[in-house]
Parts: sequence; C-alpha cells; structure tokens
Amino acid sequence: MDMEIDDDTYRPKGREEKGKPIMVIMVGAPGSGKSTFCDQVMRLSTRPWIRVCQDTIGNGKAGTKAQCLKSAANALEDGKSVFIDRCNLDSEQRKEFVKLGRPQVDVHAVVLDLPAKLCISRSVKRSGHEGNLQGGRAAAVVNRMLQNKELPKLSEGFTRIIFCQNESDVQAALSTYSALGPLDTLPQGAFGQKNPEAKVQVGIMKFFKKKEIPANAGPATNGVQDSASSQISEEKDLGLKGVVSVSANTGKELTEGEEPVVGSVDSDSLNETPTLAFPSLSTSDFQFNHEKASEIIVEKVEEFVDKIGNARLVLVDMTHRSKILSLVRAKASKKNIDSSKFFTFVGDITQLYSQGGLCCNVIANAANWRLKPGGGGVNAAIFSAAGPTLDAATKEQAKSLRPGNAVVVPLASTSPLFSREGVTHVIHVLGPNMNPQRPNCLDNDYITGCKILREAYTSLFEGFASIVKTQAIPKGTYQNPRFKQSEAQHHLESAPRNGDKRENVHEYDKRKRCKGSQEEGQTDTPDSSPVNPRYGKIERSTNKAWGPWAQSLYHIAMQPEKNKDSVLEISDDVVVLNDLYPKGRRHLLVLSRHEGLDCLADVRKVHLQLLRTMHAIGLKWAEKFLHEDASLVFRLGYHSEPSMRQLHLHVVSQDFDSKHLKHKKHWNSFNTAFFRDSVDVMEEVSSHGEAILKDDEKLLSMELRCHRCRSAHPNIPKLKSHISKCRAPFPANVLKNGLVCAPNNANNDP
DNA sequence: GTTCTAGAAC
DNA sequence: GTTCTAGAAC
Repeated sequence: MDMEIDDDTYRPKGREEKGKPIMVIMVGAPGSGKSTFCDQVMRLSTRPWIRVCQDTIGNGKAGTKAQCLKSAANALEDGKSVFIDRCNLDSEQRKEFVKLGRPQVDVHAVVLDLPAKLCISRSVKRSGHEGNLQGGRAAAVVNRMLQNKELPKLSEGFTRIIFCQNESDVQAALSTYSALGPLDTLPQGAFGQKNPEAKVQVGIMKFFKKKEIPANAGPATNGVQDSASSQISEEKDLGLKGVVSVSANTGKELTEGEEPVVGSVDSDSLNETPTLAFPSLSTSDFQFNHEKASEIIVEKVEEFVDKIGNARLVLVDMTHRSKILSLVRAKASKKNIDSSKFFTFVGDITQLYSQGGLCCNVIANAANWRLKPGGGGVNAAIFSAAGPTLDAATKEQAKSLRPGNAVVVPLASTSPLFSREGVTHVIHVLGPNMNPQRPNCLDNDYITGCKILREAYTSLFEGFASIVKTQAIPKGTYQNPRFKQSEAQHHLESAPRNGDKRENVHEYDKRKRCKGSQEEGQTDTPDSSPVNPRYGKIERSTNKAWGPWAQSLYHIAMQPEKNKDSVLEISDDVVVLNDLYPKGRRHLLVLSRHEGLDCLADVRKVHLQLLRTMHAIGLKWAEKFLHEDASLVFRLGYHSEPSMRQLHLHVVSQDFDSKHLKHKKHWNSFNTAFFRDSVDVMEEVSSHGEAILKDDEKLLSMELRCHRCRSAHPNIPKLKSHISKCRAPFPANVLKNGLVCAPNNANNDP
C-alpha cells in the first residue's frame, strides 16, 4: 500500500531503493532438499528473504496452507522476497500462491525433481525433521506424493521455472539465487527441463547399489533407460533421474545412475501391500538357460498374479544389466501382465526397503538343498542379513529341500531383515540345477529341469499366497505382524494353504514316515530324505502363539520313531504316549499326527474321522488300564485352549492322585467346562462343523471344587486331601459325557 | 514362622 | 507345559 503506485513500468532500473520482490515457490518431495536450498540462498544472498515453511509455521503443530499464504502476503507487503517452502507438487497447491504474487511480484518455481530414493532415504534418516516425517511412513508418503506429482508450467502464472534433476542443476540454481542482489532480476522462462514431454520415465523400478561419486560429477542424464521397461510399468511421471546432492551435508548420499526408484506404488497403503521379492531361480549358480527360465517365470507369474489379490510379485536382480530381467520384462510386456502386480527391480534383495524404498514383506531365497547359510549369492546374503534367527527358524520348519519345493519361514522380529526391511517371511526355494559342480545336476535334461523350475515357482507363489491369505484375516482377530508380533505368532502365519499338489507331497511324506517307523525307523534321517515341507497345513481359525516349550508334542507327532521311549503306540493317524506330568494315576495322550492341526480350535468336519479314531484308541487304552485296575475311572477330552501344540486327547483317570497336580490351573483345566469331553466334541463337530470352546481364562482361576461332590476347597492341598477320600457319585453331566469305568464300577464308586 | 499362589522365566 | 520365587495368606 505504501509502495509507489503504478510507476514500476517506467521506473528506471537501478534507481530503486528496493528491488522488486520475488516469490520462489519450491517444488519437491520431502527430502528433496527444499529447506536446505532456501537456507543456503538466504545465507549468501544480499536480498532480504523470508522463508515461509509449512513445517515450522505451526509452531510445533502441523502448519496449514492458509498460514503460509498469510505469512507470504505479509512478507511481500514488506518488500521481502519469499521462499514458499512446502512441497507444492501439484498445480492446485501452487495456484493460490501464484495468485498472491501476480502481477506485482515475479513468481518463480524451483523444482527439486530428485530421485525418489534419495528423498526417501533422507526423509527416513532425518530425525527431528521439522515436518516430523520420519521412519517407515516417510517412504510411503514420499511415494504417494511423487506419484501424483505435477511439474509446474509457465501457464500456471510463473515467470520463471528452473528444473533441477541432479546435483549440478541444484548447485547452479543455488548460485543463481544466492547471487541475486536486491535489485537484480532473472530472465523469464523455463529452464533445465530435460524432457518436458516425459510422461513416462523408465518403467521398471530400478535401483542401483549405492555408490559414492564426486560431488561435481556431471549431470547424470546417462539414460541407460530400458526400452522394454516403460511398457511394463505404468508409473506416473516420475521424472527422476540423475546424480543428486543438494547440500554439503548431504553430499555423501550421492547416487549414480538413472533412478526411477519407485514406480507403481499403491496410493496410501504402500507399507501394507503384500509384496514378494524373488530372485530368478537356478539361472545363476545353477546355470539354467536364461531364455527358458524367463519363459517359465512369466508363465508362472501370469498364472498367479490373479490369485493373489492386490499383492505384488517383484523379480529382483542385483544388476540392471541382468539378462534375465530384460528377458522377463520383454515377455511380461508381450503378455500384458499387470505392471502394478508384477515388475522387476534392480537392487539388493536384503535391502529393498532401506536402499530401494521398496516394501516387501516376503522375500524368496534361492536356497541350497540343505537349507544352510553360506555358499554364495542370494542365499549367503539373505542368511547373513537376517542374522542367526533365520537359520534357527528354518531348522524348525525343515531340514532339507528337494528341487522344486519351497518352505515358508517366519522371520523373528529381532531379525534385522524384519526390523529394518519390514520382511516378515523368507521363503526358501530350491530350483533345478544344471551345474555339474553342484548337487543333483540334471545334466542338461531340460524336460525335467523345466518341470522342476515350474514346480519351484509354483511352490514359491503358493507359499506367498498362503501368507497373503493368512495376513488378510480381518482386524480384531489378527495383528498385522509388521506392527505387532511375537516370534511365536509367526509360526501360525506361515502356515500355507493346502494345494492339491502340496497335499500329495504331504501324503507322500506321511506314508514314508509311517513306513519308516514300522521298519524301526532307519530310513528317515534328516539329510537322507526330504523333510515334509510343511505344506500340508490347514488354514486355522486361531492365531495362538506357541512358545518353544510348546512344541514337544508336535515333534513327537511328526517323528514318533525318534521318541520311542515315551511312545506307547504309533499309527498313521495318532501317537499314544504317557503324559510326561500325569495328573492322575493314569494319564495318557492320544496325539493326532495331522500336520497343522494344533488344537481343538482348528478342528473341522473333515477331521471327524480323526476324532473318532482318537477316541477309539483312547477308549482302547482306558479299557486296558481298567483291566489292570478296575477301580479307575477315566474321562476322555480336550483342553479348550491347550498349552502344547498339536491336537491331543487326554485320557486321564479321575483319582487325580498325582504329585504333578499342583496348581489351581491344573485342576480346573480338567474339572471345569474348559475340559471338553471327547464325545461332546465329536457331536459338536458333526453337527456344527466345529467344537465349542470354553477358553475363558476365568474358568482356570475358578474356585476349587471337588469333581464329585462339588464341595469347595480353599487350596490345592486341601482339595487333594478331600478328593482322596470323596466317594460321592459323579455329577450327572460328567457321567452323561461318558466316563469310562469298569463294568462293576459303573457310575458310582463301589 | 510355614504354606500356598501367581506370575515371570524358561 | 514346568520351575522358580516373591510375597500374600495364614
């Protein structure tokens, strides 16, 4: 208002006390270096600048666009030049600022159009950044912003636009603005845009291993662009190329090469889009023909890409020169495979997120048949990056792997791959081998080789699909393992679905195992025969966590021949053994051998026959014991929520005369509704398809009552003292549920 | 003082 | 699942 009016057209240049203010609208993602740019200019420039920063304008709270507009207007009125330090990535965001400046003020745009990866890595690393955009969210936010990025045009009202796509561009722009004296103006027009029409840049996500290069390296429009790539990925205008470092203190982050780092990224849930990153199988050390392998990869991807919902498959290779990547890209492109669901990526599979900004919850490992760390290539890298817990977790799942098979291994939350990269599962896969120096060489038999390679990808993708499926359980019944997870929970999440094929594998192994046990178990050593690859698991309804101590029954069920001392009977379906800590004079367990059937909650109608078998075998043993001691009374049933993994039927004598019965919980687990009588369970499963569970914690802490006369007792010793004498008849409901007694001991005690 | 329980650790 | 143990209950 107090400025001279209307005279600037004929005001002689240089006579002015005050120059004409400039408004520079910074355009760039978080981490692109906007604030640094402004600060540098303001430090060096003799012109009065104000930086209007949305990150800081709210004084701790999130700033608003309105605050920025007001602050900018005030500064301009004072004759100051203004930096609008916010992302301003689309014209809608810029419009009002442009309007604020024009026509009195020159409105410039400085576009920091830097590689997404660089922005992400800075945003993630930045601690205490003013915008508070830290950690894992940063990548998602930056990606989302860049996906909708709209580069500024002169037609929006800018008098000058400068595009910076690399270090030297930024340096040049910095010097230009830093050198601006109060009276200077800059030429109008758009500068520095390498390819104004570029709507689609390199399509395939690429990522080069981080390299340090001199800060003054030339512009990196080296354009090693892949012709096939843009057809495959349809990422939006990520005009992101080049070597970049904006400020001296970030100069170490220089990265070389073209960098369309993250392309088809889901809009607002990047971190939660299930993604499998997998290396090309067998084409490296196993010397499988690349042409044939790429054919199979694309064929299998095409087959699975529709079966995995919104999940993504990403073929990863260390080098962009990889022949397999370009073969696959070309073939995928021909087949019009949905590029948002399948693409290739150049990078280190153990650092996809931290170095490449690509979130993958599952990575595949080209494993060796022994499932051992070491060797070389991907296997060594993954085991090394995952830390020792992967080896341990792998051992728990399988001891070896046959070509064509895969095994899903949940990662411990302590593994760096989990905490740093967000990987929840590693799927070990073994492909066919054509290298005479390696085991199981197929000697150029590509008929078998292709078959096995197809099987390997099928196993891998099925394993991934099973994880996707399990992790898609609605909220409330399941916690996303990325955010909250115990190591034990992983066990369950890894349970893959039954596939027809897998079922066969499982059946085969099962027969073999049983045969082995009948023949004194000499056949089934871990290294001489393939271990059941854990694919026969059923989909379960519970997500109970099983600690390491809860696995012993499971191990016995899987390999009863190794536990001969404790095992009384082995059949195809069950193992019978004495409870290690019997709660009565007789207490045995009829253990199901059905893999994946961990507890009563997992039981469905298909298991009815198994339940009947278990009951019959339990009865048989109870009767045997009754022959030895006719005073015994047995009850057969299941715990609603067992502590030990693997479905087991308790056959327990009702004297409860045992030093191992020590706690309230012990008593109540056999003498409240928590104990589900076998006959009831079979009835419920038969009529409702599942058993009724009474797994309320309260049941286990209920007052102690005699199971016969229902009298209450203050503590375990008193209760035990009572039950040793009580001869009251059993309550009707217990009797009805089928207590097993000797004929002369029916219902009542003699 | 002893007995018993409940929760943590394994 | 058990073992261990602090501390509550008696």
